[in-house]
Amino acid sequence: MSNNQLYRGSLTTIIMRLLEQEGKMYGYEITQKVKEITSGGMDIKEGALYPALHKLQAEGHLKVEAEKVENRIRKYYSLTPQGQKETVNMLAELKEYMENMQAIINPKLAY
Amino acid sequence: MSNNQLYRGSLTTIIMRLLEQEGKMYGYEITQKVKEITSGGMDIKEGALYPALHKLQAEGHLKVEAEKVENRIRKYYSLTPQGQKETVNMLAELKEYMENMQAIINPKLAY
DNA sequence: ATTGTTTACATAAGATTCTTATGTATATTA
DNA sequence: TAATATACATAAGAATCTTATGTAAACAAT
Repeated sequence: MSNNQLYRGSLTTIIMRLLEQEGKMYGYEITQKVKEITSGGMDIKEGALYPALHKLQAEGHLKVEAEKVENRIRKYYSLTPQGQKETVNMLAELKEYMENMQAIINPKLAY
Repeated sequence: MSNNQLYRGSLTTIIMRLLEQEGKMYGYEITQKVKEITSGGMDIKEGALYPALHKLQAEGHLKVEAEKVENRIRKYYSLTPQGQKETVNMLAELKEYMENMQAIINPKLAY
C-alpha cells in the first residue's frame, strides 16, 4: 500500500471508513481519494485493492452496482447494514491500536 | 501479535523502540513489557517475536549477549549504532502512518 | 511426589495481506 | 500515434503473522 510495512492490515479499515463517509465509491476513486487525503503519502496498489473489495463483498460487508460512465464500467461499492456495524468495530480497533502504539512509543514518565 | 490485523508490520518498530528506551532486553521480557504497557491489549506471540529478533540481528540492527540467570539462559538484545539510526527512521514512519490514518479517519471539515 | 504454571528459548506449517507483474479496454493528451 | 490516465482483474511470490510443537528449568499446589 505504501513503501512502509506499517500499512499492512489497515486497507480494509480505510475502505470501510471512506465508504461510510462518501456513501458509494468505485475502486479507482478510492485510490485517488487516499492519495489526495494523504498528499501522496499513501498509494493503494490495484493488486491489493481489488481482491480486498471482492473479499469484503463476499463477506457481506459491501454491495456493488455496476454503472457505465463514458463507455467505461465503474463498480460502485457501498456498505451493507452488516458492513456499517463492522465499520464501527474496525474504527474502535484502530483507535485502540493507535493508543497502544502511543503508549509504547511515548511512555508516561514516572516522577 | 493481537486479535487485530492492524498490528501486522509494527512488531519491529515496537522492539526497536523498547530497546532504545531500556538499553537491553531479552525476548520474554519484551513480551511482558508490552503486555504491561498496553494493559494486556497487546500480546506478542513467541512465534513472531523470536524470528523477528533473529532477523533484526542478521540485518545488523541488534546485537546479542547470552547470560545465564538462575540456571536459565537469557539472550539480551540491544541496538547497534546502525540500529539506532534505523530506529529514528522507523519512529518517523510510524508518526507519518498515524497522521495519514488520522487524516483518513477524521477528515478536516470544510465550512 | 507429581502435576500445572511460569520462565525462556526455538522452529515449522499454514494463513493473511501485501507487491510486482501482467492483461484487457477506452479516453485523452502530447 | 505514442504516452498517459481511467477502470477493471488476476497470478506469482514476498513478508509477517498465528498456531502448534518442542526443549528445559524453577516454583507452586495438591
